[in-house]
Amino acid sequence: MRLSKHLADLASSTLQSALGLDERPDPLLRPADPKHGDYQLNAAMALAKKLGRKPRDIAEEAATELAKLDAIASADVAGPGFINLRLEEAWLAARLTESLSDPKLGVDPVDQPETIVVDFSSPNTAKEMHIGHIRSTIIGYAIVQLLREIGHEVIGDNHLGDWGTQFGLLIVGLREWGDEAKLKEDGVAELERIYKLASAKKNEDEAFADAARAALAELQQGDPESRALWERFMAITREAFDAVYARLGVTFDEWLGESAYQDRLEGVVGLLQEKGLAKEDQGALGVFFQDLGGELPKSLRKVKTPFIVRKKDGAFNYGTTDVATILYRKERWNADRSVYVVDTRQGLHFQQLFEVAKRLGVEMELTHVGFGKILGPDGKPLRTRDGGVPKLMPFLDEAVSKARERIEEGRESGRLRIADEDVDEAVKVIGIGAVKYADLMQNRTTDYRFDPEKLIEFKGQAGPYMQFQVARIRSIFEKGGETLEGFSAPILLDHDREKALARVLARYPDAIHAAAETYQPHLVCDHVYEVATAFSGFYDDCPVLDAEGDARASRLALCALSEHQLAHGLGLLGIGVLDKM
RNA sequence: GCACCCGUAGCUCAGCUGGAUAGAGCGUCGGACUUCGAAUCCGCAGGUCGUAGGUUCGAAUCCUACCGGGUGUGCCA
Repeated sequence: MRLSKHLADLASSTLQSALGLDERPDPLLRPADPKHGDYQLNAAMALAKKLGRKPRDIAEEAATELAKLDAIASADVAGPGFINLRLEEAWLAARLTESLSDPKLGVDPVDQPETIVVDFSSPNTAKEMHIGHIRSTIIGYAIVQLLREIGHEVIGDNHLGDWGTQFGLLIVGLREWGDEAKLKEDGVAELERIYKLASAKKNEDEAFADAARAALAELQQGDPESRALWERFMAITREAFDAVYARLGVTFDEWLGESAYQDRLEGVVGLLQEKGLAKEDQGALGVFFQDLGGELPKSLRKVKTPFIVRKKDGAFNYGTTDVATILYRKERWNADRSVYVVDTRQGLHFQQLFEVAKRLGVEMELTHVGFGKILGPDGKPLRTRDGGVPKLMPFLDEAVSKARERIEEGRESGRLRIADEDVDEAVKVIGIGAVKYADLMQNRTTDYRFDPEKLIEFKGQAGPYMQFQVARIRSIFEKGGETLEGFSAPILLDHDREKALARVLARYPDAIHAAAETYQPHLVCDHVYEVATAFSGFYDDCPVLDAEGDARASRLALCALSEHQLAHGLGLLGIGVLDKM
């Protein structure tokens, strides 16, 4: 049960009947400062003007009725007309006890499930994945799982950049510099080497550039030899990608790269022309928004940049593919939504794309979920010593090896209880988990500062803190000879720490829904952190195994629910947990 | 030039569908291990919410202008 939704519904109908209104008012339910209560209702101030009455009088009348509800222990009026609600603890405890035996932990499905395509990760092929791809991959995967968790039909799609100009360059480059031995040994590195050489030569050698364009044209026309080369490039990169995804524990439902839409591009361009959306200019065909008339978002009214769908050399570019992709998603899945987890720097492109889709009459909610760059501790974009963008795999290797150092230190000093045979797994779960948590906990669509040293400090709001609480809980159950899985007992709230923990636990369904609906995984990070903190406080002051009878069972139940929310919540973020650490 | 994003504690950041005395982590300082795991817990200190106006019973949150930073801006993705 979503507590906030449930209470808002209750409050709304109570307000309606208490005040004799025609419609159900928005109760303006907000979480309150604990000093005042659990929730506050601010509707009285808003309704005062409409009803021509004093806000305090309205509040008094409503409060009297609200206090009669089972869920409400007290409803008091304060200040100009705030209604402070305090939850009935027995009621709250009963709801938590229910959620303990619910496999979904109280996360109810949305009323209207949708089919949603989440477009994420999407690296360019024939290149190694670099640091810039980690955010889309991690954030995107979390969003897929969150949307699925609240009941939507979700298709996670890796929209690979597997088509385009770079393949013409690679084909001619391969003829000139290709080294078969290196290609077999470390294919992606060799492809990158060739690409860099070719890319540089293109700018100085017109004949070479022409040859690359010709090679691309041949590939696009289905020339078997070019096609075979392209397939080889794909196989080589796919292997490297799979290694990264395995490491991150990320999977996809579809791998529909740009190449999958090639035979539809001609048609897309034709459609755009037919609808009068695209026109020719300087040899290229594009959508010029200012010329279209009708309402436009502000950012497209003044920015003159057209949305190019066919270049002057006749080739299509990524915008064309993106339009084709939207049409395909409608056609194949009748998708209600497409979500693009892509760098904020592509914001203009998506605004244009969405406007084109709208003008084509596509009924689909299109959202660009942007995110910023990863900066180093100095506030500048992360760079390698030679100024390049760091590769993803070595970056993960480094994080994991730092985690290993810390874990070995911890084991030597006796703070950590990881058996020899479990060290490798623990290092992976903790190291990768720390990287993911650090990334996901940020909300901002702007850049975020990443300090590898701090990452692995393992204190405060960081992945390992959450994992540690899970290990503590599991160890209580082990020591007490109890089974965590399926454990159930009535929850009783007596100690202040128990009450505080219970209030946090009650918010889990709200947190999951809010995170999914607003594409903000950091809300799950926040919740999981609050559970961990509240649990840790409870753990310090409330003995579990030494308690007796119902109190012991209740405390075990609080432990179990905390563990479930931590493990499950982290799982939605793609972060694992351990039995011992 | 135009468009988008950002400016909150020493540092990194939450909070922004408007609600009461603006919160965390790190860092500083001080407490707590004979008791279920101290990678933990408890406490102190720390703020002109970039600036100036406006709307409102009420503004970090909405609007306007300005200052400062970032990003994008015709055939890369």
